[in-house]
Amino acid sequence: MPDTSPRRRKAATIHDVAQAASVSTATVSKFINGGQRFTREVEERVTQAIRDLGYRSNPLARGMITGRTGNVGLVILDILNPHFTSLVKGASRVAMRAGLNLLFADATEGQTPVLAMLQDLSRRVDGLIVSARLSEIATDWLQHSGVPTVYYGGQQSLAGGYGVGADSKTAALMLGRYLRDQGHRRVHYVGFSGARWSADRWQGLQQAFEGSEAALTLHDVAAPVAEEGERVASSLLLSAQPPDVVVAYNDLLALGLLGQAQALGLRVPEDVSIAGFDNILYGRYTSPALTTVDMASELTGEVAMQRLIERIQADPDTPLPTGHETLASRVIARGSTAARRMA
Amino acid sequence: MPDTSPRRRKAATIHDVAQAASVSTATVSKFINGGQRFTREVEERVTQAIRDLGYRSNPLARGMITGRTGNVGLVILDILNPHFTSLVKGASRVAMRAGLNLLFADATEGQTPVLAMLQDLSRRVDGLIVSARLSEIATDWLQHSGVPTVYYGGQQSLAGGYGVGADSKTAALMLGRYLRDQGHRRVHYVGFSGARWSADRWQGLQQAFEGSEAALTLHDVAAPVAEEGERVASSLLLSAQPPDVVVAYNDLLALGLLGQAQALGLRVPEDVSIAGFDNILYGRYTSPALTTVDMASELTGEVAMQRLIERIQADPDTPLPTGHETLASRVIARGSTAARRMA
DNA sequence: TTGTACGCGTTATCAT
DNA sequence: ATGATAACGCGTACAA
Repeated sequence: MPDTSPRRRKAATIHDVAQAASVSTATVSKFINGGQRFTREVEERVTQAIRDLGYRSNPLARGMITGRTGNVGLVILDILNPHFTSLVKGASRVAMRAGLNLLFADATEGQTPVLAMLQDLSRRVDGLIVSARLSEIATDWLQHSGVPTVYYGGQQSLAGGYGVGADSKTAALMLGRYLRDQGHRRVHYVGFSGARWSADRWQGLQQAFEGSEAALTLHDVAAPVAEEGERVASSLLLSAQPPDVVVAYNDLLALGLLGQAQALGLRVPEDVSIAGFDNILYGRYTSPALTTVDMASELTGEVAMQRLIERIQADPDTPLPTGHETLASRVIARGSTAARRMA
Repeated sequence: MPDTSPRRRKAATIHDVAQAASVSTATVSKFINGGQRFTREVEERVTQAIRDLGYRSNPLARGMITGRTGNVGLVILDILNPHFTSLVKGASRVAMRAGLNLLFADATEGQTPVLAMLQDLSRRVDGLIVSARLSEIATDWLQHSGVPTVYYGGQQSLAGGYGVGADSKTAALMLGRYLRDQGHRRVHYVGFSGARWSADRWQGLQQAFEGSEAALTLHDVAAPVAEEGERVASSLLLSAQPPDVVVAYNDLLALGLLGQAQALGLRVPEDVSIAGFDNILYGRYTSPALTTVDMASELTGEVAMQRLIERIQADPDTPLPTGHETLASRVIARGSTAARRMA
């Protein structure tokens, strides 16, 4: 079947419109950008010409002179993780409402060094939303470049930067208290040291059990994904001193742990309780459903984008706010955790 | 804490480089674009100047003259659906490898009419990957505009377009045969008429059960999401003639059905079998795990992006291939479906 | 091998 | 109220 589709037609330019309406390009430009009003006569002719020619201004040409691309960049660590997916959703919604396009980059593929990716991206966008988990050379360059940037995740504010996200230590503290009240005493935490705030969650847990007789044990995995949860499950669950609750760095790990625990013949939560962080949608559909902590994934994306837009539109002479905006998290208690007899 | 970060510095231009290296801008341009070779002397000076000034060419200015933006657009219906998330992952990987940036748009937010979104997007990209599920006015405009486009999903080739994806009817036929062999006789299909190929899946199911005594029933939901699965579960499962297997249009619906079935006190698969389409990751972590059909989500994204790149780079004088590229699907049999006694 | 000069489509400045 | 024209930063004929 031969191709009959038209080649990309060279779009009408502002010049074409001006000519068709018998006015100057300046007039058309001003009319479009809404600065001024004109004679009824002129307005009608221009409107007509624009409609006839299907004119839309060239974003590149416009960007060259205005210095605005109309794009914002969003760098995600792993789009397959529902936590980040939700973040994208929130950010996307706000961007769209503001008439901004979303330039999406998945940093999972270590192909390109992140720094090079950021440098490339930064020329194509008005601002950037990136993970607070980026390498220091990357964040340093971002600061130095002066590109409007908002960080999501980790709550320690980078010098001169602005961050948005739920607080990991608080979240872990709340989860820890809940588990402590349930009578858990042998607590294992499966951390992911690749994320700085895994340590915060570990601290929060420890703090929650302070003064109790609980024994806390720390593990570490290579990646915050379900497969890793499955991989470490047996060594963790079948040890001499098995945990009565396993807290995972995130829900994906918890999902893997839960599945493998059951595959190993353990009953959840009777034999072992399991909990995670992020409140991903799919934690509701396991049985038992997964206890987790909602980390405001989607809201993080929304707020980050709002703040970025504010920074982009900010008066160049007034200083930009610095620091971290902490969003509320909350424990979602479900069936994967249950009370223990007090020993 | 006051802001100490630098304002966005005006990046070095090719002019600055030329001046610093005591050559002309043309020399720098040719050097960068690799067309020619120069005197050792000149090459060194230029390289040095580029390094010193941290020069990177302005994509907008370059785009104006080359007609290439270096961006590709990807329009997704609902990024929260893991099927589409995987597609994005695949497309993103290929784009990144090709040095292209991904302009992502979530069409869920019906805020902007899709057509306007496409028109806007099309000026910012070299090509577009969109759902075959778009409205006709949208696809018509795309054809007419001549923007290189690849469709994902539905297998009916749009006139003059190019599509990529697994075949729904074949997939449903395979699943249907598997279920028929298991002895299922009261088959309910929970469709989503919003997607054209939901009908294909229904047809495939029907074909699989042709000549059997099975009774097939068709349902419809308003959206292909888990909540809808939960919503319709009771009326479907507690009817006078309850199904012995429920096939859902996709895994999200199946997940909702599965969860609600169990909440209603039904045992899966003993009382009712449940299956879906897409093979989303989280179907593995329910119990029982979800039977599904792998629809090559990630591969769809990869191939679609490859084909788009080919179309973008194609010689303007040779006709572009038209039609549909069908990817292999396969049944993933898991615990949510089990054999029935032959009646 | 290297440089000059024009044009890409737009907005902004300055006249009129 | 409207128009002429200079940027914006780059690639590329064409000239040298």
